[in-house]
Amino acid sequence: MKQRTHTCGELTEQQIGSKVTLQGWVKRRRDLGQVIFIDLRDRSGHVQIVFNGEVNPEALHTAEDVRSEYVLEITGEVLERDQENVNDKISTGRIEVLVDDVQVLNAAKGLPFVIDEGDELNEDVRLKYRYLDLRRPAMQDTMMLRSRTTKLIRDILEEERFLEMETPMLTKSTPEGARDYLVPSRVHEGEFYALPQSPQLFKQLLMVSGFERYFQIARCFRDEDLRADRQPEFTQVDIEASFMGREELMKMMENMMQRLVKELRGVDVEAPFKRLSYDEAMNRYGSDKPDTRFGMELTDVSDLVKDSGFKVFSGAVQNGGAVKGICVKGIAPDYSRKDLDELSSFAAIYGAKGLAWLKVESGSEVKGPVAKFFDEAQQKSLIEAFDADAGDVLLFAADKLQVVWDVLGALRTKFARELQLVEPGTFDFLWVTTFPLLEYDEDSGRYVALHHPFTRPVDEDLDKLESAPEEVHAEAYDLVLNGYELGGGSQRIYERDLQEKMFTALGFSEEEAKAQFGFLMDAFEYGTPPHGGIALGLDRLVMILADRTNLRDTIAFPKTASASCLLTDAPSPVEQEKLDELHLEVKAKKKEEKESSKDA
RNA sequence: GGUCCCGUGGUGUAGCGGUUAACAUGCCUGCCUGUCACGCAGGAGAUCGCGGGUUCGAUUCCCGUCGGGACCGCCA
Repeated sequence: MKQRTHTCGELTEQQIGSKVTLQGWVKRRRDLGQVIFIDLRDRSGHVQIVFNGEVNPEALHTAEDVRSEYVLEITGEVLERDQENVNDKISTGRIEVLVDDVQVLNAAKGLPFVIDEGDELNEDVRLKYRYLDLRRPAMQDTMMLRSRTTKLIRDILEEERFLEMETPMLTKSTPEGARDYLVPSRVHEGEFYALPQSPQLFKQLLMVSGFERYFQIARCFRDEDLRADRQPEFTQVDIEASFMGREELMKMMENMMQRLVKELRGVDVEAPFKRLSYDEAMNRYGSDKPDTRFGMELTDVSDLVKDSGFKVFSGAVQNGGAVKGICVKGIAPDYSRKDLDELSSFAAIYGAKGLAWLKVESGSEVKGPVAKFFDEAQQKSLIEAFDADAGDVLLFAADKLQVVWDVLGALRTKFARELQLVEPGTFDFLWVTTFPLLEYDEDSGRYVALHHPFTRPVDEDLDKLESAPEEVHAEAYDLVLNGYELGGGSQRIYERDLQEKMFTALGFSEEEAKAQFGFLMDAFEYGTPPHGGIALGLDRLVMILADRTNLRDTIAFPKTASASCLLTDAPSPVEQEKLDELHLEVKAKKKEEKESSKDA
C-alpha cells in the first residue's frame, strides 16, 4: 500500500497537472467498453477517476472486474474536464483523475443494499449491517457533525477553565431514579455494581475536592423503555461548577449554545434565552418542554363554561379539574366532523375520556355537536377568549389538570407537525425554571424529587420543606430546544443538615439515608463550596443540529426499541460457568421455554 | 405491562380468497471511448417472517408467536 497524496473530496482545479495517489471505495462504476468511469469515495467526498483503454489497457482490464465498494488505490494525473463534461452537481466536478496505476486493495461481495443517499431502508436492515449503513453519506455527515460538536464543547469549556475528568462506570446502585443496569460482582458474592445513570454524586464530590470546574462527556445508562429520543445508553455533557451561581451558569450555557448553532449550522440565536416558570410552561403549552416555535397556546375557559349545560365541562370544573382549549387556525374546511371526532381516540392515549370541538362559523357563532350547550353570549365569549376567526377549530379538554395539559400539549405538537407550522432551521431555546422540588407519588405514597435529591430548594421556601413540601420550589433549570429537553441542571445542596432534611422529606429514615448517601453527607462536613451544574443530552443536541427526529441516527451503534443490538445480537445468554463464577442463577427461563417449544 | 402500524426476490415497494406473485433498483452476462442515477440487449433471483386455525383452496381472513417501528405507562 502506498501513502495517498490527497483525499478524494479535496481535489480541485489547483491540482490539475499533478500526479496524485488516492485510496477509497467504489461508489459507482460506469463501464463504456474502452473507457470506464469510477466515482471513488472516501470520507471527504468523491471524485471521478477514468480508465482509458488507449492510455492504459492494463488498468482498464483491472477496472473491468471492479465492483461496487471495492477498495482501490489509484495513481494518476489530475485533468481538467472539457467544458461539456463538467459536472456541477459535485464539488470535484471540474476535474477527473486519469488512472495509470490501480491496485485492488480489497474486493467486496454483493452488498445487502446500495450505499447511497436517499435510500429508504428499514431499520432492522440498517442496524444489522450498521457498518455499511454508516458508510452512507448522510450517516457520515451526522457522525462528523457529532465529532465537531464534542470538539467545540471541549474547546468552549476549556476556555472557561473547566477540567475534563472521568468518573467510575462501575458504581453504586441507589434507590432513587431510573432502573439501574446491574453488574454482578465476582469477588463479592451476591453483590452488584450499577452502571451510572449520571455521574451526579461523583461530580459533586469533585467540587468538594476543590476542582471548581469539572466537565465530562459521560456515558450514562438507564434501564427503562426506549423512545425515539431515548436510548438505554446515552451521552451527557456533564458540567459542575463551584462558586458559580445560577445566572452565571445559564449565561455560560447560552453562550455555548449560541456558538454551537452558529458554527455548526450558521444560524444566529438570540440570548438571553426566553424563560418560563414550570407553571407558566404547563399552563400555556401543556408541557414542561414546550416547543415554542409556534403559538397555539392553551386557553383556560373553565370560568366561561363552569355553569354551562354541558355536563362534561361543568363537571370537570366542579371536580377540581379544568377546561382548556387550543385554537387551530383555519382548518375547519379541511377537517370533517369525522376527522375531528377521531381526535378523541388520540386524546384517549393521554387519559382523556373525550375531546370536544367547535368550528368557528363567524365572530359570534360556533358549530359542532356540543355547540347547542352554549347560548349566543357564551359562544361569543368563547370565540373572543381564543381570539378566533371564522374557519378556526377550537379543541377542548375537560379533565384533571394533568390530563388537560397532556392532551392539549400533545395536540399542539401533532397539529404543528401536520400543518407544518414550524420553519425548518429554527433553533428555539428556552429555560424552564421554578420547578417544584418534590412531587407526591401516589404509588409509593411519598414525595419524590422531581429532578434529584441533591437539588437545592430556593432560599425563600427553605422553611416549608417540612411543613409544606409540595410548595417548595427548586433552584433548578431545564434547557429546552424545539420541544426537546436538552438538559437539566440545578444548584445543589451543600450542607449536611439541609441534605438530611431533604432525605427526610423524601421519606428516608436516618439509617437509610446514611446507608445510601452517607459518604456524600460526610463529605459535606469538610468544607464544601456552593456548587451547581447541568447535564446536556449530547445525542439529542446532535439530533436536533442534524435535523433528525430519531436518536439512533446520531449514535454509531444504537439499540432497537427493545434494547437489543441487531449487529452483535446482544443481549445474549452466557455459559453456565460464567454464571457460576458470578454466583448467579437464572430464575425465569421464559425465553428458553419458548425457544424449546418452537423447536418441537 | 399496554395500544397502534409494519413484515412479499439482495433492497424498497405493489398486489390479491384461486395470479405464470407485479414494479423499481441492485446483481450476473454481452455490447458500447465521455459517462456521471450512463445507455442498450438478455438472464438469474421469492418456502410471501414463523406456527396454528377458518376454507375445496390462504401470501391474502382469524389467533398466536418472533422481529422492526411509533406512542402510553416508565424515564429522580
